[in-house]
Amino acid sequence: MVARKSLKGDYCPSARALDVIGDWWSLMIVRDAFDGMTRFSEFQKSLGIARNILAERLRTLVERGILVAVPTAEGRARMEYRLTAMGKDLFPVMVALRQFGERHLFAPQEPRSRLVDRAAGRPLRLDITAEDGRAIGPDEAVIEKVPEAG
Amino acid sequence: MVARKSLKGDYCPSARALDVIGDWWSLMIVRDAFDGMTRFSEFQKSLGIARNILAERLRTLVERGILVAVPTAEGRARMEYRLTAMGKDLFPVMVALRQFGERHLFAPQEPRSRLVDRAAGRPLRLDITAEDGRAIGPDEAVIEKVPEAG
DNA sequence: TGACATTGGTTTCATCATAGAACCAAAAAC
DNA sequence: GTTTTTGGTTCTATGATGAAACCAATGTCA
Repeated sequence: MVARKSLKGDYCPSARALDVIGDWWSLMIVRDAFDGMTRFSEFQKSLGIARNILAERLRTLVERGILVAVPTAEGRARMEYRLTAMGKDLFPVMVALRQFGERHLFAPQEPRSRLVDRAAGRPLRLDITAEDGRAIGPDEAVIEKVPEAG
Repeated sequence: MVARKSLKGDYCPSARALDVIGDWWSLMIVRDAFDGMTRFSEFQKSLGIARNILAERLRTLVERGILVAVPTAEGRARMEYRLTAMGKDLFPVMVALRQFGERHLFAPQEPRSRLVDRAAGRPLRLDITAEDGRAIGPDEAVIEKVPEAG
């Protein structure tokens, strides 16, 4: 078997998430969708992705419930691709990636974009906390096997 | 040019982040590293990845500053791969992916693992907030071009 | 000391996925 | 009614991947 390995059977939630949106283009498409893009040509122009690959990615993102394809009013052949509720739940993933990128992948003086609170125009915070509100870093976190609910 | 497109030049921080850790295996390796794995054979066994690909991925993760390769005490040829500070900053990305996976990619009765607070043994929370503490969803967030400093 | 297994890879090769370009149909613009 | 734009599909060459074989350096055991 030479096919790309699937992580679908894996019991790690991150692995399954990556199986759904973990290829080179899917998350970029989702990013653009968060940014308001809906049309094939918008994605294509924004990403510079090959059109056959874009078509394929849009198809699988729809299949997997991240996007919906709605026929536009204009002609029934045209489609608009919009984030589903499930797709919008990828927001924290996008924010986490952005924060990492902003922190480590830009030179100090380099122009950049950032995600801000629409109301205040101020950068967002992303916090991982325990139930009591303490901030939790990698060393305070443990992966725990949840026993099967009977 | 047929080479896989690089997003390095892109001014979106998420794009750059994906350029560094956005392929099928890198984030899984990082996940295992968060889980305490350090050895080639541990990663290989855990992921079922082809060894040449694992070797290549470890090399580039080291190159990019996500992992460090430290020779083990035993023999100088053996390496231990550990997360750098930069690598540890991927923690929120991992948590966000896990949360998405837990929420959408498991059947209700299915056995699973989850990330908990080591002290309390309780699931973690991931919050995106404005500076004043309000929770921010995708619709309250805007991408803003930061004008060049200087 | 010698035989065998284990670790940590590298090399080779067949196949799959991707990029790029050409092509095409339907609608829209003129 | 001709041209342009949109939204793709098809085709082909090349890069990336998975599997397996190979190898060197240690470690294990008798």
